[in-house]
Amino acid sequence: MITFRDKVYRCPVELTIELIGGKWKAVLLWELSNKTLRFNELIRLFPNTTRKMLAQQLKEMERDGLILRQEYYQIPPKVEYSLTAFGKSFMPVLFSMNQWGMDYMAENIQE
Amino acid sequence: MITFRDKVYRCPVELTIELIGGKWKAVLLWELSNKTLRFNELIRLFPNTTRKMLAQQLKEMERDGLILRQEYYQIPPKVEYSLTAFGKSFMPVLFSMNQWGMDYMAENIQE
DNA sequence: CTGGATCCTCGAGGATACTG
DNA sequence: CAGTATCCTCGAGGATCCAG
Repeated sequence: MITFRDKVYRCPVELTIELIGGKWKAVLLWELSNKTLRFNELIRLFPNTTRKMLAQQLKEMERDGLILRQEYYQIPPKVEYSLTAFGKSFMPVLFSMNQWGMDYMAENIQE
Repeated sequence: MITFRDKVYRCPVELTIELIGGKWKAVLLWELSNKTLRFNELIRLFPNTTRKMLAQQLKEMERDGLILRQEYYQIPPKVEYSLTAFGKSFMPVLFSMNQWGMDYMAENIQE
């Protein structure tokens, strides 16, 4: 049992799930893994989600120190999203999650 | 874009999150990582959840091939849950998620 | 272009009681 | 002991419109 920010966790895994388990967060990290993207580019990458949801999840991930939001004060506005050093530190985990997901599909392709 | 079981995934990570992203799934895997547990033992380990939810998540994980449900036909009933080989193959990922969660806490302990 | 504000849906998750 | 059956809550996620 660990207490962190007034919340009790059974193990650090629970916290990790909370940080990256949101509906689009892991995939957002995936898309940002090797590039910087603007808000509208992300919108186009996720045609099945809404601006609100994307903005919300990006905001949470920024608050949690996973991504960096860089705003250019110009007209028209321009905002770029990229990974922080800590966000990048999640990449190995993400890659192993990716590999495991691929293994799962490979093993269950015939069903 | 990958289609698997009539659902479209952006990347295998999305599938992985679906398989282990449920509220208790990752922690269930964690608890079962090195031991076999009976239903009531799991109930006692999760005082903040209900039989229904635990049974539901266990059922899904059994369906997804992550855990093994072994029923002993006796009175009183006895059911043991353990990890399948495929469930065990997720352990390295889980450990890295655990380590990363610990790192996160360590870096943010002063806030 | 990058969001915020508002209102709404819907299903994950919970409370409680019952059963083989 | 190991669950189901029912009913219900509540908030994540969505639709839509507005704003700097």
